Amino acid sequence: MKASLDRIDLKMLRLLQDNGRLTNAELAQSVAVSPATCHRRTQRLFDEGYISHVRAVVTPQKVDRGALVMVGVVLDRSTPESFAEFEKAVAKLKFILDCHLVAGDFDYFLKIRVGDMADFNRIHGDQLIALPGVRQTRTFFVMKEVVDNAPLDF
Amino acid sequence: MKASLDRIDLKMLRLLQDNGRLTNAELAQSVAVSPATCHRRTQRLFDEGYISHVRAVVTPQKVDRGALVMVGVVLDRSTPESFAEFEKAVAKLKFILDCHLVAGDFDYFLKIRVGDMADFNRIHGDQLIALPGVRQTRTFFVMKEVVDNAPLDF
DNA sequence: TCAATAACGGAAGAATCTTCCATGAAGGCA
DNA sequence: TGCCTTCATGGAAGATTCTTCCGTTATTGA
Repeated sequence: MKASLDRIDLKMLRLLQDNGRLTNAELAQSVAVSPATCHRRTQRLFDEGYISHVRAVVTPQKVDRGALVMVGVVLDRSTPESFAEFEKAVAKLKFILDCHLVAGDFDYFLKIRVGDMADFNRIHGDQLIALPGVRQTRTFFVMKEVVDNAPLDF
Repeated sequence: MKASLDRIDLKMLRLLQDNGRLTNAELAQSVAVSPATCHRRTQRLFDEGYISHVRAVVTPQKVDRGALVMVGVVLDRSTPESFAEFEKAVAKLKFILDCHLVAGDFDYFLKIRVGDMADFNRIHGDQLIALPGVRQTRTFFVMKEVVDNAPLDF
């Protein structure tokens, strides 16, 4: 699965992860191949799914999404139907950045971005506890973002 | 802070968040301004920090980082020095994608990517519980990634 | 050793970037 | 109102880059 990536591919992935705006010419020079070869390799990294997409990272504070909250969720029943219904509803809530089914004291962990605490409290009452099958939630307000969405180390 | 973004800027931000590889010409056409104006506006979005960076999103499974784990951490002491020391050490561990100081039953929440469970168990024993000031950790293995790092909704 | 396959770099037309400049709109002030 | 300053816009053009074709080189396997 990943044996098809040589040193050059890996270096390209790391460089593009750090700076997705690198031009093909710059990238080619950085990994010491011709622009033509670099172009071909980059195309392959996209075509074969090594790079799923390229995203401009918007600064949350600049668009009034400066508050981060982690929420643990416990459902009423642990049936596949209950899980499916919950997940389907979660996908529609755009303020939920992460939603993961976990093993442990919670069923799901959510990572949520909103404008401020007041925003969250309203959303919590209106939309979170209203999600299908939710028995209880536990909220962890983030007081300091030490590391957020660090690049993948590989 | 954000009042200086008009409709066009917001649309550009959303388009670039969805596809950071959009050419200036394409972006210009999508928001119905000239390439020159679009170029200037894009530059401003970067210069003034609305876009912090552009990242190629690497598929974790393709580079042997298919296992996701959430970890709650409790420190021995809740002193500023203890927090600072912990955070400094965390920043050096590249497999930690998120590290957030939270209010609640834990001091910190970590989001970690590794190859598999065996990988995590080794890392947990070697590096996590060895972090300065750690009293206890609670591990939540992610069994299903429902939503991971969704784009910001604004 | 030799053939077959795959990957490479050079080259060139097409497209894009980037900047300069002139034009037109918006806001402040007498 | 009339004028001036300030600012954002689009056209234009040289420089750069992209993208693909093609001949050559390296690697693999019999």
